[in-house]
Amino acid sequence: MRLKRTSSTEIPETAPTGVRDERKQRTRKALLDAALTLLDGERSFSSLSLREVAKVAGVVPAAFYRHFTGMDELGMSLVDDSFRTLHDMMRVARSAPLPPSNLIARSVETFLRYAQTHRLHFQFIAKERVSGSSSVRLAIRKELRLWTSELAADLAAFPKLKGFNGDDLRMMAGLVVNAMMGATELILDADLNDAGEVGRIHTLAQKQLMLIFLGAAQWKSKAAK
Amino acid sequence: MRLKRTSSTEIPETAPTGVRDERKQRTRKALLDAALTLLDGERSFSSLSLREVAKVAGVVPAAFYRHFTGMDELGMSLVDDSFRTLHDMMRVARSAPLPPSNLIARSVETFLRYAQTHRLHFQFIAKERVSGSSSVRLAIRKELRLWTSELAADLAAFPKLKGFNGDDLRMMAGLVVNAMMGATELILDADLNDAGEVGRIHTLAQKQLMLIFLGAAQWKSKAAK
DNA sequence: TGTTTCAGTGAACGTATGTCCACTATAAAC
DNA sequence: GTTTATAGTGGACATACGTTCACTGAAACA
Repeated sequence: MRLKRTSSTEIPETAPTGVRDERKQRTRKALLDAALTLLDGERSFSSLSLREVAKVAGVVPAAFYRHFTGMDELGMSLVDDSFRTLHDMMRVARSAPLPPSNLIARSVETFLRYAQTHRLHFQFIAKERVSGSSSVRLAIRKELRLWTSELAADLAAFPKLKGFNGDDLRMMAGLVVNAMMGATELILDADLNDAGEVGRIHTLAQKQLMLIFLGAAQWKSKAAK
Repeated sequence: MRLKRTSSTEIPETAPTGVRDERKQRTRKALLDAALTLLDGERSFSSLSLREVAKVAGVVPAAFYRHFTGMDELGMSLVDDSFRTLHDMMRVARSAPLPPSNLIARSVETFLRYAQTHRLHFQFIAKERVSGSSSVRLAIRKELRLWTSELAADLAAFPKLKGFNGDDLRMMAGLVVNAMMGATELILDADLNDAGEVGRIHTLAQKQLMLIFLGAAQWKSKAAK
């Protein structure tokens, strides 16, 4: 759906997507960025108008329709992009060694720092998870459920969690996800220059995860089925 | 701020608030209810218009201003009402005996059932906590922080949690609040007639709280200060 | 009783919205 | 070099919005 140039025989050497497509993708990104920017601070996605998104993107309202059928479709694209950001983080995290010592503290650190760097995407997820239009909200919930399952699979590798069945792993993963989303919301609202506040949020999240893992170590699954 | 009738000497026997005030309070409530109703399902508060709230309330737009200076003030009233609902629940819960056996399961049961009954208020809190206008969002956060502190105070009474200092109690209470808010969001989205789904959410929340308490029983506060 | 107060009305305003259309300019295809 | 496809323009439209204002009718008051 993206690189369908080069109709038949020849393979272009340097510009696989043509000047035209490149320009198109650029204003498409401008529209997405405009929405994310407007979303920062007070606003919620459902309160954004097509016109103001177009204006911030530096484009006339009618041009919007060359890229999306409406705000809802743009919202779905933001869901895709935001979760790509999140999955990229997870992929990097999984490929890194990360010694067991201080594993929790380091993971929290990594996650929250990433959330700060990709503030707009994480803010979009946090906000629209609960408040957005049906399609956007459901898409986010689906992705979040998926992420929870992946996390559950990661948790299964821990020796201490041997007694857990699938349901209980997901239960625990949900607890972790909730705690991390809560910390993310705090971080997103925090004054980024206030190192003390940021540090306190990090410590809080670390303690919460430790408590969860402490509880998990004591947990006995009731039944395998 | 409510029953300031009966100007000087006489005490009216049957109508303490006059016919007029009663009517006024009725349309005020109609406006609040209209907003809550519109908020159910897709919409977010910031996407509601003054005009449609007035229309659903069965009143002309201009009449809105007899009760609120604008949508923001109405939003603040909704915050007040919603948290009054929540505090009422907590007051009832605290005054009830609730034997230690199955305490967690019973508490979860009570809470989620209450959330279902007062669905619109809980939905408002859950949504606008993260997405609303600055004033509304901050008011909700403040109330939620207060509620977390109250819960922390309640937790301090448990014998198993003797080793906890104030910060750690709030940390644990935050975990509990996050878990319960998460379960609330699931309940609010669930098909209320699907007993299986509702039951699964209850079980999930119960397990999560149990795991938190299990972890707490192992917790050792690092320092009192 | 006559007078005052005020919640709710109906119409008007200027502005912002979503959507459509004929158009222009230019890269791509022939 | 000519033709075709299309991203972006500019203007128009019907509709919805927040806010204002003079008004009405009935409850409250004296």
